[in-house]
Amino acid sequence: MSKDTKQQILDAANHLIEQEGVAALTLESVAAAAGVSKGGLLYHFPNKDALIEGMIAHLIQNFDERLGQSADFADWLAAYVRLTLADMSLLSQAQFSILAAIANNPDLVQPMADQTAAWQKRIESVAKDPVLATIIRLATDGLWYAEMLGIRQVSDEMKQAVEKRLLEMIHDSTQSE
Amino acid sequence: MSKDTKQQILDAANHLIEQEGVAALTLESVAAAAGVSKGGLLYHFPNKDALIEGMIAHLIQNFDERLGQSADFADWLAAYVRLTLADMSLLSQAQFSILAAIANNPDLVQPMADQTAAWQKRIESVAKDPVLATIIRLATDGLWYAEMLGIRQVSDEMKQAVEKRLLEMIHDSTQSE
DNA sequence: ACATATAAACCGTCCAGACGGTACAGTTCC
DNA sequence: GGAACTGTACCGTCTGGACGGTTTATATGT
Repeated sequence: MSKDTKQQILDAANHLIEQEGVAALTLESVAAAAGVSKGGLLYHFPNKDALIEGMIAHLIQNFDERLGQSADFADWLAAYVRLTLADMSLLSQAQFSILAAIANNPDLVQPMADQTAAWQKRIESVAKDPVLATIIRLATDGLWYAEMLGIRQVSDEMKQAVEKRLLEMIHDSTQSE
Repeated sequence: MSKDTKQQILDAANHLIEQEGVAALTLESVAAAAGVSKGGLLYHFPNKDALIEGMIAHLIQNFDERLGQSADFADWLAAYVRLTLADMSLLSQAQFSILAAIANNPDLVQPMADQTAAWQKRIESVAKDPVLATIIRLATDGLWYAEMLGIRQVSDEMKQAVEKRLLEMIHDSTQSE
């Protein structure tokens, strides 16, 4: 029961932000959306920061899990691109946790910053062309961030074309020149 | 005085967010930071949304002004890359207005979304290789967004290498193939 | 089999503080 | 004389969090 409830709360919180903005993320509204009392919510997350911390931890864990640990760098980077762009449109919209963190306590983005730094470190130490690989990652993230911030800028067709091209670039950059 | 005061208020608001996070952006604290009374602040911006609207308008105007209107697409895109990456590290940190918008009223990012869409439209209608040009813009934005969100991920050296490479990519992509 | 004990899971209410915004009478500067 | 403020006092609302109480599952002793 506990595990489910916690998950339910995290999901509810994300949906709330997606639909009504981060300003709507109050303990009471989250509790209501999750079908739990405020007291019950605070039982699982002793305060608001803890809730947001949980949201971000869940986001990172979920993504990293699905990303896997392909030994082959090209495979890994390709998975990164695909997953990020897929997350955007359909799957578990846990991305909004970042917004909650920013709005409430900037320190809470640290885990995300650490994770990003770790990915970047891998890129810089393994890629044949670290600069290009970084650019590929940044472009992917750029699209993801914009979407998260509500800045829809690119048509779906262009999005797909960008994804396709990024994957080609990965392929090219790992061929011998 | 009016023009100066307004500018002072906008600057103060941005500095506040940068240093203490968007949660610290209250009318009273902005007024105090700008050396103005709360009444004085509300004289210029009748409510908080208007203040944030002003911040974003200023950000866009400032950037677009400095971007110029180079007829040559390659020059224009290069200027975009340089300006965005320069803005990040030193100049008028007006970027934080986006955070304020997100935290208070998502509708307020609309002007920024419109502006971005306009840039994207230019890219898609003018560039010889629209997909690559879009990728270049997205990578630039990706770095900018991350920095804004407090996700510092790339060393200064890598940042410079990325900028250099992006400019080369622009050059290559506008050469005949 | 059954009472007892105990901790986890959860409910509902209350409150102090903060915030956005109003009102308005005065003041300074062009 | 009006635009550009200052300063103070105030209101209504919302929110995070504290707290005391209640149900439910689980374990234990007999």
